[in-house]
Amino acid sequence: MADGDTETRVTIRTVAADAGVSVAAVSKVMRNAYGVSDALRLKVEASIGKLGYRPSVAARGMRGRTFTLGVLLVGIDNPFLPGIYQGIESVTESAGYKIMVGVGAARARTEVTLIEQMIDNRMDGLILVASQIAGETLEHFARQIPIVVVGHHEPAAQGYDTINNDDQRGAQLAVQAFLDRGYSDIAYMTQSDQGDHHADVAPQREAGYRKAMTAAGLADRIRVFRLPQCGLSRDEMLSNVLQSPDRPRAIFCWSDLDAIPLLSAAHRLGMGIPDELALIGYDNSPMAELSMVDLTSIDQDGPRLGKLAAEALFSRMTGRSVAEHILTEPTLILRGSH
Amino acid sequence: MADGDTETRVTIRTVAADAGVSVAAVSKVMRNAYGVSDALRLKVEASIGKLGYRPSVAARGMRGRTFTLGVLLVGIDNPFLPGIYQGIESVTESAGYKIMVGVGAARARTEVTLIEQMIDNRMDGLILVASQIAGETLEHFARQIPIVVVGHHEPAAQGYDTINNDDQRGAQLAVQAFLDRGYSDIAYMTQSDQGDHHADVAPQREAGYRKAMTAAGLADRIRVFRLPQCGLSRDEMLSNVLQSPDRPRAIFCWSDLDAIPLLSAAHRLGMGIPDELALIGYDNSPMAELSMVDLTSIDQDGPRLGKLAAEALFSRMTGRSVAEHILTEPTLILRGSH
DNA sequence: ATGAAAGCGCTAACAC
DNA sequence: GTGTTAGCGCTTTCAT
Repeated sequence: MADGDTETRVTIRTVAADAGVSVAAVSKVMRNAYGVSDALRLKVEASIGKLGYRPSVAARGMRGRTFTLGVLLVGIDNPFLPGIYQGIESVTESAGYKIMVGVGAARARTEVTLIEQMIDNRMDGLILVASQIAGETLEHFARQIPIVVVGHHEPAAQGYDTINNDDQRGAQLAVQAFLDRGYSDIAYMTQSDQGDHHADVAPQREAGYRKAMTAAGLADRIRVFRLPQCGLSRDEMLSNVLQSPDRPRAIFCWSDLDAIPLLSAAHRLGMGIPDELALIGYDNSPMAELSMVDLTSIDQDGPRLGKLAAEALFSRMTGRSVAEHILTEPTLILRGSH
Repeated sequence: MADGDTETRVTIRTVAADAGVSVAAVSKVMRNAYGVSDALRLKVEASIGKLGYRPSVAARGMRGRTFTLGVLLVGIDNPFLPGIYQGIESVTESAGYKIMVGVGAARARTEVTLIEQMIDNRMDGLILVASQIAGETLEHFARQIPIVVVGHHEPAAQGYDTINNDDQRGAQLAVQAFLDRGYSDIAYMTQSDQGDHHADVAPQREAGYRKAMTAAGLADRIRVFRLPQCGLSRDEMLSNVLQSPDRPRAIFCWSDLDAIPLLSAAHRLGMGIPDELALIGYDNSPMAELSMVDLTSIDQDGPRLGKLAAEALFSRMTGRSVAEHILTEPTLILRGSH
């Protein structure tokens, strides 16, 4: 590699020499360990400041903590993620932990590789957001590193914690909102179930939709549309659904991610919202708020989920070994689309 | 920490013992180093497969390469990032390199910490996307680790490479598109210049706007609106701009990130687009394509930028020491907003 | 071609 | 309270 590495790196030994103390003393100061006099601490801190010393995470990882947490995200283009990330960061930052994120691209294989990478980097704990990985695989990894999972329902998991908003409840809120407006012809639109775990949020929302419809005596009106994964034919499929003669009057969409393109398709076809088509989404993403979108949506309070996840991870890292499974309450955000 | 760590970790020594060879032999096989017989290689590979051995990145980092690259992103909610990331990944993945992402949250302090973290993790190289960090600070870090910067103009930088779309050219395209439609009352809307480097993309686009206006003999019609950083008063400011009696008829917006909320404000005020207000954005984000947004925008081909950045990083990592500064050509994507 | 051994920069016993 | 030292899991000379 090319590097004009003139300035040889400052190590714990450089600091020790400069401060005229032992490396152990420096290490103790760095970790706020017990048994250092104020005088020594001051000397060491002065040298650290002067030399701009930073401990090597790699070296640290070989014996103790790295003070680094890994966060695995499904992707980078999901409006549901920023809130969660911010929630996580809000608690990890004040605890002096750094975060490195892995971008999973919604492929289980990639995600597994990234988790291994994080373990191999000796991170202290992992938060997986909307991971596609199967429960048993997670249990396997959880034996090697503390893990908390967000957006993946596995209420019986032993080795790791799960933090979710109550997706079934959210779906119920959406159906109820439609019922309150007098709709009964309510459909559910979800992603294709390619490799779908029941643990994922979309199937959970579907279950909630089915229950709510049944409870309202509308079991025979239940209709589910599944979008193909590939983006190409999605718009086509959306248009087809909207133009079919028996198209539903109201659609509850598993995510704003698909609700908004659906809205766009309706708009293109000249349909009035909500007069000709009513719509409710999920995630209450920033876009839903725009006046030309104005989409009613279920909010799951991402920052809260993130905060709970980080707290769970810390408590697990410091001793707790019995799994925790938290469900938070979603909220309906009323707008003009239904 | 609590861990049911029954299964003690497989190390290079475990593999060596299992294969009946030395640790050095295993290391050589792992790195495809010169001087291993096929027989030995086969034995070692068998053991590696059987035991599921993965080398510790941390330990590797203490002497050689980690095969890990760091990517620093401004945030996670910017529609401009996914394309770039994907472009980077497309070349790093096939080269057998892993990526860890740092999320900068658009704060220079956080970004510096993350870069240090990546260096401390002994990553092999860094790609900084739309970083806020000052050029001299970058030069400092570039002496410690190969760096390529995307979305930050520093054409005279010595120690690191820069990859950008030609932001001035993009602005010119936008102005020209307005001129072609007969507009002359063209304003530029940008973010507040709090801590703004001239190196950032927004000032570059501003410069391009000014040049294009001047070239068109409209120097006296130049008007620049600066949005405050905090989100709270942004909508207010947008409405104010739109309601002022001498509001511009055409606005070129530094990014879709602000162009779309502006569009939303106009929509709320009942303004017709483009009859009462014409708009052009930058980044050609997925939202711009939605039928109810239908925003004309400048495309900078994120995947291409990402690809170029990764290639530059690799070439720098393998010997090149003279800086490379690449400018790509932006494209105008015509839609209905102007 | 293969292996022994010296570190890389830390942490954590354990001596003093 | 402070220093010495044995590793952590690798890579990399240098013998053999």
